[in-house]
Amino acid sequence: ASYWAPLIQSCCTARDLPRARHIHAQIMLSDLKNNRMLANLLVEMYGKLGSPVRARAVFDTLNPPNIFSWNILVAAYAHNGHVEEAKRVFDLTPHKTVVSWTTILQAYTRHGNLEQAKILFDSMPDRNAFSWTIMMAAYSERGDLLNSKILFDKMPRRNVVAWTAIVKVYAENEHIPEAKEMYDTMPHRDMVSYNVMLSAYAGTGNLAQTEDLFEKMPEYDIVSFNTMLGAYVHEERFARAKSLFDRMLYRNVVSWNTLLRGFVQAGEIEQAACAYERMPERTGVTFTILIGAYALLGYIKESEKIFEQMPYLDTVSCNAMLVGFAQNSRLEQALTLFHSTTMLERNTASWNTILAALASHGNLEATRNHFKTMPEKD
RNA sequence: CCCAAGUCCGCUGAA
Repeated sequence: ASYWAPLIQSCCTARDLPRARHIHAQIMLSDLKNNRMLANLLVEMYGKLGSPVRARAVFDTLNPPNIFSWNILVAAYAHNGHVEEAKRVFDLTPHKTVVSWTTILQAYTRHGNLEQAKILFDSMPDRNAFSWTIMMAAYSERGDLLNSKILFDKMPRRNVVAWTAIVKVYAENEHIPEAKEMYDTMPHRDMVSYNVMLSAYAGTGNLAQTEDLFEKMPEYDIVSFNTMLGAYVHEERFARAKSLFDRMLYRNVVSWNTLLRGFVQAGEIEQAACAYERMPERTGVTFTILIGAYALLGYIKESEKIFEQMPYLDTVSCNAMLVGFAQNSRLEQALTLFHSTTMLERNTASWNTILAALASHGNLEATRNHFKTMPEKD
């Protein structure tokens, strides 16, 4: 089991579904095929890799599933946006723990509505630090600083995560002085807290202040450097960004994406293309940046080429492609992509993009029809 | 021994 576990985890980080299935098959051939812990890991793995059906199939082989199995299955459905199904499984879960409750709470805050989450939160038999922090973050995301702070004040035993969350809450609602005050007040800080405060400053555009904090930080990790790199890019200090990137001892795909973004913003499209080729790893973000960059310059063919190179499609990249088509007067292609099965999901941004494209094309009737069919409007 | 919370990069729209 200790041999297989890390292999399963690595599939999750690499987003490698084929290898995941291969490992799964290998386990089934071994004498560990009835090992429940490994099965739980497989359920988790399939959930994270976007395959709740396979997650469910593994779950169904368990006799009996334990509480971990149930919780993992709920998370698997929630992670893929199947909140209803997650709730169904949650309701069937015997001997629910506080983890079961926080998992479904998270499902609601992420995909459902906050009202339902609040009802759930209030009716939970137990609440721990996780539950409180999830609710705080949910309010903050909606811009409800007040309720977020009320929860923080009511929270019984605030840990470093809760303190960091409240710093972030103030920061994302543009209350930087209050964020700093909380940061200074918190009884104990860790790597994440430093990075949150750094990111708060980076978002203000005050480079001097950001650099000052960066220099005073007791320790650094790759996120700290990426944040600083992003601050330079954001402020269009491309030379500094490039020089920091070159000096970084460790880089990950976020560092590369940030650099790529820097080249694009600087108008250095060939440098961007060069970085794209040299990157050791790419994510959906990578493709989205380049698709948008080429489209904006009118190189829609290049955008399409990049789009076709994507190993798996995500909604945001598809949206970028939609925008690209729209920008380049290719309404037909935008509509084709939008309605095609290659686009697995459509979010509000997808619908809005098409709506705007139709409207600017002057097609009032089609715009109206599209508007009427939109599942949700903002 | 396996499950849930806070940090860095991407899409539409508002400013």
